[in-house]
Parts: sequence; C-alpha cells; structure tokens
Amino acid sequence: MTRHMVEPDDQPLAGKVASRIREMLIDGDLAPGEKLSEQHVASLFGISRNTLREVFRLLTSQSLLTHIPNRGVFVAAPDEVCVIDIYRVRRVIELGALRAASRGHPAVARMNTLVAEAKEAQKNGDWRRVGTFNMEFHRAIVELADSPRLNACFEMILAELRLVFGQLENNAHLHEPFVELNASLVTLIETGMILEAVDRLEAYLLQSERMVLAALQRRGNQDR
Amino acid sequence: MTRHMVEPDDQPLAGKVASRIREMLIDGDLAPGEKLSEQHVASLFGISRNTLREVFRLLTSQSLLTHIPNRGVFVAAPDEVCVIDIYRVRRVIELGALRAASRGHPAVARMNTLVAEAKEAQKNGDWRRVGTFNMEFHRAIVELADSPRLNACFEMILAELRLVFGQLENNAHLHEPFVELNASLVTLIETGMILEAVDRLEAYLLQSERMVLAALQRRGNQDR
DNA sequence: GCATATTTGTCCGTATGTATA
DNA sequence: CTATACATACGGACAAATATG
Repeated sequence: MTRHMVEPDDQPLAGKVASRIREMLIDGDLAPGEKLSEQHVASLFGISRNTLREVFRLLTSQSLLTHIPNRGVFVAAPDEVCVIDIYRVRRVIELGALRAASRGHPAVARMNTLVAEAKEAQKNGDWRRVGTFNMEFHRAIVELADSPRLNACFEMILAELRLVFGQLENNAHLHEPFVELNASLVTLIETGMILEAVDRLEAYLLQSERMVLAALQRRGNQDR
Repeated sequence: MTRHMVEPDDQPLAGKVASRIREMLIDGDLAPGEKLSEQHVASLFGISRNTLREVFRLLTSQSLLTHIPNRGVFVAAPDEVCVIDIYRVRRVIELGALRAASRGHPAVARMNTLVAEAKEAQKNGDWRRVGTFNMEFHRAIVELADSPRLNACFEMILAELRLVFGQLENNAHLHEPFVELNASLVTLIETGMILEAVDRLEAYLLQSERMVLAALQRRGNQDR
C-alpha cells in the first residue's frame, strides 16, 4: 500500500535491488570472496528469496558475483590473472572501436566534456570522481564504433574493472596521469590522426594495466 | 527417487532447460517475436514458474529472448539492423584476436581439424554441419587471443548469429564459399602472415555480412 | 470507455538434496 | 557421523498491469 505510492516502481524490483548491490560492489562495501546468503540478503533488502535469486542471476551474468552450484553466490574476487585478461579485452575492444571511429562523432564532444570535468575534479582533489570520469571517457571511446552490442560487451568488462578498483585503496596516482593522456587522445581524434591515437591508447592501456597490477599486488602483500 | 538415479543431475535444472530452449531457438523451431507464456512453457517442460523465470533470465541475458516488463518474454527477432551490428562486433573481436595471435597456438590445430571436417560435411551435402563447423572455426579464431572474457563476449554474439541463421531457410550457398576461405586463413596464420590473414578475414566478414543481409531480406519479402 | 479475464510480478511455505562444522 | 545450515525446486496465493470483449 505504501511502496507503489512512494515510487513509480518503473523497473522490476529485481532490477532496482541489483543496481543497489552493484553500487555496493563497486564502492568496495562488500569484501571479495564474501558469501552472500540468500536468507540474509533477502531479509536485508526486504525482498523474497525468489526475487533475490533473480537479482543474483543478473549480477552473476555480469561477472560481479560468482555462482557455485549448491554452494551459493560469492562476491567476485578478481585476481591478477583476471586483471590481465580484462586489459587484454580492453585492448581489443577499445582499439578496435577507435579504428572504426568516424570524425565528428557526437561521442567526441562528450569526451571533451569529460576531460574538462576530470580536470575540475582533479583540482578539487576528488580522485573518486576523476576515476569515474575516466571510466566514462573510455566508454565514450567504445561508443565511437556506434555498436550497441560492443557497448554492452564493454560495459561488462568495465563493471568488473570497477570491482577491482573498489577493492583497491583509493590511490590518487592510479587516475592522475590519465587526465592529460585523455586530453591528448581527444586532440588526436579531432584532427583525424586515428592511427596515432590508436598507438597512444595502446601504450596508455599497457601503462594502466601495470599500475593496477602493482596496486593489486600491494594489497595482496598487505593481507598476509 | 527416480531422477537422481537416471542422471547425475550435475547442472541446475534451470541451466538444462535453458540449453534445451536454446537448441530450439537456433534450430528455428520457435518463430521470431513469438510470445512465450510462463504458464504454457512451464507446463510444457514440467517445471515450476519460478524455475522457468530463472531460465528466461539466462536466455534474455544472452539476447536470445526479449523481456518486456509486465508483458512477458518473446523470441528475439533480429532484423537487418541487428545483423549489421553483429558483424560490426565480429570485425572488432575477430580481427583484434587475430592481431593478438601467437604462432603455434593450440587453437590453430583445431582450426585445421575443423576445416577438414567441414570439407567432409561439404562432400556429403550436409550444409547444417558445414555451418556448425564454420561457427566453431570462428570461435577458434577468437581463442587465439587466450582471453576467457573475450571468448564469452564472442559467444554471446555468436548465439545471436545462430538465431539469425535459424530463421533463414537453409541455403547451401550461405556456407559453401567459406570452407575454402577458412583453409586459406589457416595457411596464412601457420606461416606467420598475420597481417595478410587480418586483411583476408576482414574481406571475408564483409562478404558474409552482405550474404546474410540479402538472405534476411529475401525472407522479409517472402512474408508479405 | 468500461468491465472482465488473463498474465506477470512478487511473496510465502515447504520439501529435498547437498555441503560444511 | 550426525547435525545444521543452505541452495534448489515446487506449488499456492494475491496484487498490479495488461489484454480482451
């Protein structure tokens, strides 16, 4: 009697709860490898187990949760191997999308805006926002290919990457060097120097991969 | 008391039913756009509605079914726009994987086997099998990149493509020219001529796209 | 435009098999 | 080895949304 008055309940309940849990995951609120009991989580969100199972299906299909038959679901715990794989896919998708880019694509305008916003956040020392804008920037790169399915594939990879970042202590230097690199990338794309942009993006991704791997290993050593 | 004696029941029930429906979809047994009633399908497979909903979640996440809130699920009906998008992604992923290929990769051996099997099926006029081996061949190309996540992305695209083929009348010429092209591709890869292989694969995919689009339009004109 | 029938979305209770303490 | 906890799957129920006449 109360719920449908408060909100239009546009999306199915399962989708909304999935979004909330997804937020918690990329914020690092849930420990990697942690077991999510159906009963516990269902009562936590005030939904039934049947509905929660639909939520779990959604999130496991996005590789944010891991499902083990007859054992339950666990928070995904991406390790070094996963990060290497994630960046392998990033190189294929982002470089491929950039190669297929056409000049004057609307996404280029968004990239400019995102660079400006990232610089603003950088000035304020808000590294969390810098990281978010950076993610958006790379999503814009993939949008250059004008392919909804490629966007969807990349979205999955990006969600997992955000999970990795959520598990890292928020080190400023993880995002800092890439604000300028993004700016130079936009310039290259705007002037039609696509091949040079591809080369720079490839080097960019290799550098980012090394830094994330290093941060991940620091976390690993810290634990024991 | 009986079921667990007959089969190990290894996979969850939902997964097994999903596989069966997936088979029906790629075999063209279900009309595109057809509505799948929960009650009807549940009783058809002898499972409960709750379990069937999990099945639907699985298949919609693979773009084989379309879910419309409060309306139900429908068999996906890929049109020309979808095919164009699918091939856009194929070019990015397959070409990207091929560029990242290393000589002597185990997948190359599988590609040789698949070419031989395709030729055998071609001799027997079994075009259905030729098509299956062709799909496997392209999956092997993506495996060259050694990336589980890239394989998963491609698997989704391939499932949708199979859905398209299932909706087409089984024209032999849709697969016939590609047996030889696959053979030449393996040769190029084995001799380390990756760049040439990339170029040929790109032309290959453009040709395949045109043929599928033409066949799809023939179907569309036939209907009205 | 309205009243009715059908279907989805969600919840509950429960039985059964499985993994872990 | 037993016991407990939990995932899997079932069936029934009801409100809300949709479709139908």
